[in-house]
Amino acid sequence: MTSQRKKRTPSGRLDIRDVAHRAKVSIATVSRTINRVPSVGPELAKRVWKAIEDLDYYPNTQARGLVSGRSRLLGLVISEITNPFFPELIQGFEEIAVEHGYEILIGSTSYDPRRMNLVIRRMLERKVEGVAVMTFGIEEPLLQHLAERKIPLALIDFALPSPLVSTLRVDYDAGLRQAVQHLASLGHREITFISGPRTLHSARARVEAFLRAAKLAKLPAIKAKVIEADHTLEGGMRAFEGLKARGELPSAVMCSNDMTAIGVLRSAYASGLKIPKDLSIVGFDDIRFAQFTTPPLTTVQMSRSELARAAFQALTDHSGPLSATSPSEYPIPTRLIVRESTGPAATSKKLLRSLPKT
Amino acid sequence: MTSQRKKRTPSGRLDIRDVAHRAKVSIATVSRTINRVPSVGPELAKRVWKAIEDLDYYPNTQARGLVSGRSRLLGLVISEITNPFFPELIQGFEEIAVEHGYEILIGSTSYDPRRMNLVIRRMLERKVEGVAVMTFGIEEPLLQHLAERKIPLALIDFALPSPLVSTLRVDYDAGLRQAVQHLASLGHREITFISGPRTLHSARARVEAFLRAAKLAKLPAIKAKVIEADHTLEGGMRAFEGLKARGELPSAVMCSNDMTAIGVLRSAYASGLKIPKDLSIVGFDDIRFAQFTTPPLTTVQMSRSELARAAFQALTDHSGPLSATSPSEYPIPTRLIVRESTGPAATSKKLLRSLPKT
DNA sequence: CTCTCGCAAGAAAACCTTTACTCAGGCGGA
DNA sequence: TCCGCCTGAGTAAAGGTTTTCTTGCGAGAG
Repeated sequence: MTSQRKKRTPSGRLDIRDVAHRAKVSIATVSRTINRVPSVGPELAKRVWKAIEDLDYYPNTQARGLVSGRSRLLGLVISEITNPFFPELIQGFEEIAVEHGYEILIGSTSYDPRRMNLVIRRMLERKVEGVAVMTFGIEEPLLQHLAERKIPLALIDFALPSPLVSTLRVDYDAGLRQAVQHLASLGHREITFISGPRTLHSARARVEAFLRAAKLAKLPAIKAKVIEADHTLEGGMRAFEGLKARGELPSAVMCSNDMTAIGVLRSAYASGLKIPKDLSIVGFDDIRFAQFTTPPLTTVQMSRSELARAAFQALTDHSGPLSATSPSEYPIPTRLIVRESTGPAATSKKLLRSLPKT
Repeated sequence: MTSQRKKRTPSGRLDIRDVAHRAKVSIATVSRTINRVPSVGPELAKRVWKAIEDLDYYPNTQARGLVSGRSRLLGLVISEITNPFFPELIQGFEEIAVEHGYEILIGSTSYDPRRMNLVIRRMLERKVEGVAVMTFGIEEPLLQHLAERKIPLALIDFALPSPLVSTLRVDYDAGLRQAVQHLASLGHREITFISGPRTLHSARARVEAFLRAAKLAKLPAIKAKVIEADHTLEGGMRAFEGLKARGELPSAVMCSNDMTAIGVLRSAYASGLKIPKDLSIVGFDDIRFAQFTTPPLTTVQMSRSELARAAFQALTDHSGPLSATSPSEYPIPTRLIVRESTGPAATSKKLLRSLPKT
C-alpha cells in the first residue's frame, strides 16, 4: 500500500500513475478503463473516468504506440498540395481518419523521385500503419519496398500483386462516356482530347477511356483526336494555342483535368472565342473552382470524398487480422456535371473564319 | 560478453540491438553514432554505419520520442484546407519542417469552435513541440490552454502575454499603402474596401490599415468606404451585387482577400463591366490563382513561404533553452503586385449610366 | 463444509530508445 | 614511478503505456 510516488514536480506532465493514484486503483486498471476493456467493474470505471476528468489527463501517444506497436498514423502521399485536386482529397481523408482516431502524415513528392524516396522514408520511420499513394507519378520499386515492409498500401489506378496492396479503380469509362454522349447530342462531331503526361498511368487511363467512349458513341464520322499536355493550367493554354496555330480547332475539347480545361478556357477567351458558342469545353475532376470559372465548367466529377473514403477503407481493412477477405479493388465512380461551358456545336469552318489572325 | 539474444523472428522488425550485434558494439554506441555524439571513435562509427546500411535499419521514432521527450512533431492549425491560401502555406511549412527533421500535423478548424477544440486535443495527445495557429478565427481560451501546457505557439496578428507565444505581425500597412497610392495615381478618388468578417482579427487589421493608407494618401476628397463580406468568392459576388443595387459603385474596389476580389471580378464581368476600364479591382494575399484570372489580378502579396518560415522559426526558437532571447514578434512584409485588374479611373457617373438596369 | 473455478484487479514485464553513470586504459605531471 | 584525470565505450535505468501473469475473493458444486 505504500504507493511510493517518485519525486515529480507538481506542475509536471501528468501520467497514468497520477490518475491511478487519485482514483486509488492500479495503473493497469486505468489503462483498461481507457481502452474500454470490459473486465473493469462499472463503479471503478466511473471513479477512474472522474479522476481523468479532474486531472485533465490524456494518454501519451508515443508510449502507447511503442508498446502496442500501433502508431495510429496513416501516410498520404500526394503530388503537390498546391494542385487544387489534392486539398479536397486531404480534407476528406483527414476527416475520416480523425474520426477513427488516426492522424495523417502528408508527403508531397513534387514529381521528384528523390523527394518520393524521402517521403517514404519519413513514413517508415514514423511507423505508419498504411500509406495511401494518391500521387500519379508513382515509382514502382519504392512501392515494392513499402509492400515488403508489410505496410498496407492504397494505390490509385495501379495494381501490385501483393496481399496488402489495394487499388482504387477509377471508373473513367462511365463519366467520359456521359461526356462524349453529351457532346454528341449537342451536335459535336469533332472532339479533341487534351491528355495529361503519357508517363502517368492515370492520364493514360483517361485517354483510353475517352477513345472507348468515342467508339461507343459511334456517331457518323466522329473524329476523336488526342494531343498531350501536362495537367497544368499553362499546359492547357499552350495546347489551345497549338491547336489554333495549326488551324485544327475542333468544336469541342475535352481535357484530362480541370486545370487544363481552365487553361483552354482562358486562352480561348483571350483569342476572342465565345464559350460555349464557338467552342465547348469539358474538364475532368470537378475541382471546386470549376464552378466559378466564366462560364462555369462542364466537367466529369470524380468525387474526392469518395476517393478518400475508399482509401481509408482499403488501408484499415488490411490492418486488421490478415483474413485476406478484404477486397483488393475499390471502385470509384465518375459522372458528368453539366454546367455552361458546353453548348450546341459550331462548325469549325465558320469558327476559323471568325478568328482574328494571330 | 554472452550477448544473450532473446528469441526473435528473423524477419521481424529490427532493432538497435541487431545493429549493435552486427557491428559488435554496445547499443549505446549505436545510439551515439546515430545521434552523432562526438565521443564515438571514427572507425567504430564507420562499422556501425555499415551495419545500419546493411540491415536497412532506421530508428523507432516512438521509442525515441518517449525517452527524449521530443516528438519532433509540429502542429499546424488552419481554417480550411480548401481555401487556396492554406495549401501554399502548408507547402512552405512542410518543406522547412522536414528539412529540420520535423513532421507536421495538420488540423482544420472549419471555423467551428468544437473542431478547434478537437484539433488542439489531438495535438496535445501527440505531444507536438509547437503549434502554428494560422487560422483566423482564433478562440482565445483555447490558446491559453495551449500556452499553459508550455507549448510554443506562433500566432498570426494576435499576441498573448506569454513567454512561449510569438506573433507573426503582418505589415498590412506597407502593402495597402502601396495599393492605395497605386490607385490614387491612376486617378481614383473613390475606393471601397470590401472587408472580411469583423470577428476576425486579421480582417479588422486589414481594414484599419486600409483606412490609415487612405488618410495618408491625403488626396483631395478621397472617399474610403468599407463594407463587410466574408472572405469567400460568393461573398465577393454578393458584395458587388449589393453595391450595384444601391448605386454605390466606386471606380475602384479593394478586397480583404483574393477570393473576394475574384468574386467581385466575376460579378462585375457578369454585369457587363469591363475590368479595368470600368472598375479597378485589387485583391489581397496573392494566391496562385490570382495570376490566372481574366484579367490577372492586381493584388497585395503576403508571402506564404515567408509566413511559413517565420512560423517555423518562432516555434523552434522557443523550443531551445529558455533563454528568452528569442523575439516575440516576427514581421511579415507585404507588397503590391500590379497586374491587369487596375487601370485609370472612370467616373462613377458615367459608369452608372453605362450599367444595364437590373 | 470444502474444493475448485471464474472473474476482477494488481504486479511486473515488455516495447525501443536515450542518457546518466560506471569502468578501463592511457597519458601527463609531480 | 605513481596518481589523478581524461577519453572512449559499455551497463543499466528511465520513459509511459499495454498486456501477460498472478493473486485474491466469492460463488457454485460435490
